[in-house]
Amino acid sequence: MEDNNLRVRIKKAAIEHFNNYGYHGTTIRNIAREVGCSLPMIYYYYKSKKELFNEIITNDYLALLVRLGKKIKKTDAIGFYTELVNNLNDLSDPDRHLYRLGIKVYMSFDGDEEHIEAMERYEESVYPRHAEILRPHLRDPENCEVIVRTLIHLLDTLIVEIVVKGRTIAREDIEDEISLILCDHLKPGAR
Amino acid sequence: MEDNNLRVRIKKAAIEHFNNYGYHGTTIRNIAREVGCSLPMIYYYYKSKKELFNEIITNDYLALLVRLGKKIKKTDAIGFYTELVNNLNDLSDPDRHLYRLGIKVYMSFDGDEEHIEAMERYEESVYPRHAEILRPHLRDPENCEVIVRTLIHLLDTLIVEIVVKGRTIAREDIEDEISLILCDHLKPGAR
DNA sequence: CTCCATATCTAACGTTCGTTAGAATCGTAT
DNA sequence: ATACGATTCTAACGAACGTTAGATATGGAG
Repeated sequence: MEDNNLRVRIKKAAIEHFNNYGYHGTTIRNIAREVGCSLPMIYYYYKSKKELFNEIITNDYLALLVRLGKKIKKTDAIGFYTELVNNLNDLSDPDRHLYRLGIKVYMSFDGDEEHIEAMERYEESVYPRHAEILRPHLRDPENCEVIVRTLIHLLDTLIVEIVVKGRTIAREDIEDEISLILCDHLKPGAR
Repeated sequence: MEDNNLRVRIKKAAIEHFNNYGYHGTTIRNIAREVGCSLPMIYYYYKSKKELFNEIITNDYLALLVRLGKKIKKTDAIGFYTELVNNLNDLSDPDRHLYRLGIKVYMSFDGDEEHIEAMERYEESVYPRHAEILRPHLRDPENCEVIVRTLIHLLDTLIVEIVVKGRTIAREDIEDEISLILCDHLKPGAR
């Protein structure tokens, strides 16, 4: 991607530190020590600590979400959501830590108001997107809303379990839980 | 509880600041300013910043969890879990912020290794407890495990939604989501 | 070889942090 | 009234922080 090696290495180390110690617990000196460069090099590539953090959240994190969304091949509903969650089991450590940092900011556990606003705009797009995916497969459109809502809530916890707590959840277990919610409400054709 | 007024007020302010800005983002000076006392008063009542944080997490947070657990009157399974979540809607702000801080530490977003260990010991007790509550009500003990697991996962997100993000979820919506998981698997007698 | 932009460094600035020393105040028992 | 423990204060310490000034190294273009 970037030919500029040091700039990338600084960001990688910064993600690691922001994720582990939070914004205020992370120091430019520690990042520099980890990268093996001197302290002002970080200011050579990034205007400030805050800008470094901003770029990670508003560029890299959102790019990661898009990248992960593209990887899923759409089949039936249960298979789709199982794969969506199961793919997270195989996330590389850097990607997982970036994801974790994003969730931390999304939950307003770190970062500023500006980040939270960007996150909330993203979150508002979640329910309509899943409702659109699911509605064609549902037998009874009446209780569509509660099914979509419950599914999103279940997905959220599974994602937190894998990405935040670093657990691995077996593919069958993921499928079992998603099936428990969806199974009885899907059209006969769609599984 | 405590007749010692200032000590309590310091802790209240500390919970607020630790919750809002994280451990490293919180300064003893800001706590003192909020309480309206001088800076060394905090060291008069607490050995250090770390001890203040420790006491909040290992005493107050766990005490809050116990206190919330006791408030629920046990009826049928769905009613029980609906009330467990719905009660959080009415949490006072100080309690909610303490709860939020606890979740933050539980997710290793703040605090040290020692806290995480205490949290994990607590978490190990969660599944068996709910399995014991639910098993008598379940029609088919075969899929007991996946039902309990899925329910816990759903509860987790609902709790995060209310406590961490500060939303309010209508009682009927909570009941709908819990019913979606449990309804078809309960014994005919139990609702 | 010289020039110049890029990349990197050492050293320091001013600020804020957690923490403490030591003095002042207050209430109460003698 | 006075002596004393509990409570509160002002002032400061050393360390670490984010950030910057200014010097040095590097490497290709003329």
